[in-house]
Amino acid sequence: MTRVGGRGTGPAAPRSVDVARLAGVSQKTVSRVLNGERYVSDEVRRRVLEAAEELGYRLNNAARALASGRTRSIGVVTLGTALYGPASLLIGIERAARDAGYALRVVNTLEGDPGGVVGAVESLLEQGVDGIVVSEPIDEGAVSLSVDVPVLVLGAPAAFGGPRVVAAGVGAELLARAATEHLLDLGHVTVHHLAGPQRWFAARDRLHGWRAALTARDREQPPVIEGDWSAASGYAAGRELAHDSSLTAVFAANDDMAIGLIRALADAGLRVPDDVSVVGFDDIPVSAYVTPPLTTVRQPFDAVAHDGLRLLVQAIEKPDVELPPPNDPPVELVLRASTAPPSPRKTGRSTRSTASGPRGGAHAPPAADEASSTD
Amino acid sequence: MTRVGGRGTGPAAPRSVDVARLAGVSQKTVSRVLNGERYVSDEVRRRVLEAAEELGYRLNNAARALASGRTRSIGVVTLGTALYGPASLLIGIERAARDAGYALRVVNTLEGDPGGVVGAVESLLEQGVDGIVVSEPIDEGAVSLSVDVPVLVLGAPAAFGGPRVVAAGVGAELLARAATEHLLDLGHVTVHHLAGPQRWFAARDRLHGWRAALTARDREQPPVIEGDWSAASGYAAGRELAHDSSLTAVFAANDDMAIGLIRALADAGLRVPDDVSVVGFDDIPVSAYVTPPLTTVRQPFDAVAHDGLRLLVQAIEKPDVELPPPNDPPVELVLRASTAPPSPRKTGRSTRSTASGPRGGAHAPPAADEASSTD
DNA sequence: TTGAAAGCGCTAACAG
DNA sequence: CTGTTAGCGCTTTCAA
Repeated sequence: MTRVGGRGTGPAAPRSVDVARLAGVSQKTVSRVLNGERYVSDEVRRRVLEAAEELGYRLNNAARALASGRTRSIGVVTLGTALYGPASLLIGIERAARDAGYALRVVNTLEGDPGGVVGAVESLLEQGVDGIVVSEPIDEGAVSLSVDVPVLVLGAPAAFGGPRVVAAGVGAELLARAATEHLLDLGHVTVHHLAGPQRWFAARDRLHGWRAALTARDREQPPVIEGDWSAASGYAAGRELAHDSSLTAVFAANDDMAIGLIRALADAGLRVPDDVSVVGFDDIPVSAYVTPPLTTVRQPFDAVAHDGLRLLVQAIEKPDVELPPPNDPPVELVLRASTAPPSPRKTGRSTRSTASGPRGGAHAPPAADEASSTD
Repeated sequence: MTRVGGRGTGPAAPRSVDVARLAGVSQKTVSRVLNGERYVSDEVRRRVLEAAEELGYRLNNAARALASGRTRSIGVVTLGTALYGPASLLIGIERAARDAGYALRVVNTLEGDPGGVVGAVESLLEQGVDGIVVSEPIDEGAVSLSVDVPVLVLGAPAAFGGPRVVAAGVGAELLARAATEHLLDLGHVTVHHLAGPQRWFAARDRLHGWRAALTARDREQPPVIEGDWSAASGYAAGRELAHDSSLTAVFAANDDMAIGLIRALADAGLRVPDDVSVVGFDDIPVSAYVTPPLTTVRQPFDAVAHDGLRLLVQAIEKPDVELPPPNDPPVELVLRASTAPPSPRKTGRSTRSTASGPRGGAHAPPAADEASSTD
């Protein structure tokens, strides 16, 4: 039986003076010990800690914040969605914040809410935070964040203006480029793109990466189809694309859409990867187990969150020191069975090829994932 | 160009006295206006609001909390995982909390962390919260939460002891029962269960629901296989189950495992739903688009979060009023193509049945979801 | 309907 | 190494 707290419901919570009295020292000394300051004899430190333990003393954060002007907490503005990307980022941010000694305050912006980020930031400021993370925002027009605390924008470089705004990409553009290049390397003449909603910076980054890959090799850019991240929108896109006789390879901006897309292609009689190769984005947990297992790129959410928070914390604690440039996150392409070289007759859907791709086709054991790191 | 904040970096933030001075009233009156108290003339209210606006005044929450003893924020203890369930619940909680006028503090417990919940609660208490939500915890042995604030435990009825602990189920047991009954109704003699990790209360609820359904109809209970929620573990389970000649129907404790399971069955030459029917749990967004589209039960996360928070807020604000019993969330079974009556020869996997299930087999258009509400 | 005074529990300076 | 003295910016009495 583990117990939390020590005191019952009755008596008032002990304060630091109570601890001081019990330990036979001044209140200030208690404060010193609890804040890990130097210049406290081991003997005194021990006594204070003991007294605090005995009383079940718990620091009052409100008082501390009021007196010091610092709250030791960081606010996060994120989208209220269970999408794998944003959710994973939030987890990474929480972890990194806690490691750095900061608590987390979270506010979700509802998509479509006008002035969403601005309102959310405003509310965080009122709650009291030392810094703010804006995670993978969507475009709301030019927004300037003239706030007193540093702001880290994750996944939307240059989305916000402001004196203390620091942006960190998530490397999505590089990843998208790698995904596209993978398809080109397999021999596809060009690659279609099933994009995310273009109000999201995250979606634009991927579009740009795709475009960059094609441009670099002088390939034609097929018209882009825009989805809304959902498998349903991927399915709808797949129904359209199935009519396109030039279609041999698609880069989808996330795995959910890729899965919907593949299903639509299958329903239209096109086989993946025999007729069409598909690459997803995110490496969601099920992607290795759908049919066929999905080739995708993994986003390094933890690394991004960790690096980003390091910047933010430095901006909070050492405002004068120049911020180091964020390091580019690694590109990790996860090769599975949804991609293969184009079939011999490029428009050869009429004769369904019976030979599988080089990696064994759709039924390669999921365990056989290869991951190729490109930097 | 929207601007947040008004003041630059230089001058100190305006305080309520500044507003009072500008409006020509006392500080207390400013406080009254800002807290929406009565007994303020409209004229004065207007002047105060105007002055606040002009100065770009922002309430100082730390000072308010210190003086009032209330923080107007709620702490959430959740698992650091991007699993669909916990992530969706968190979103629901955030929304409900905000609607009720509370901010959110979030702490993740890392699975395997000893004393995870206790430590997390401790840290929230230190940060200052008026109430705590423990969301879908895992079993850590008997834990008593003797804290001064009310605690809402979501998805683990009776998991924690304590004076002000209120528990609210998420209805998982009923849902699991409905899922199992659906398979029995189709004519399956019994139903196997691919369970979640039994340290999770959420997993146990589903197990109990499955068991209850079988017991009620006097059916044999096949041995339970335990996964870890991941599609990978579902795949592993599927390899085992494929050898079981009595297998005709499986209820998986979440969709991810169901998807891995289906893939393993397919790899073993078993067809879903022709040879084996599979029901998942959660209705994750891709479940309608995998092959075959997954029959599953949807968890009413929003309703659960909303109802739970209503209880918590009441416990915070009116500690003396008796709490109303939580209402049972609705059961929503989403019928897709992964379930069908058992094939005529129950052990008839040798002759792969060529006829599809009654709803058109694997290729039913995803749009054709039927949802059946069972209460 | 409004105002004046007195803290909330801590940290920041400055002494010793 | 330790203690003293002031506040931090609000809300809470209580009085007008």
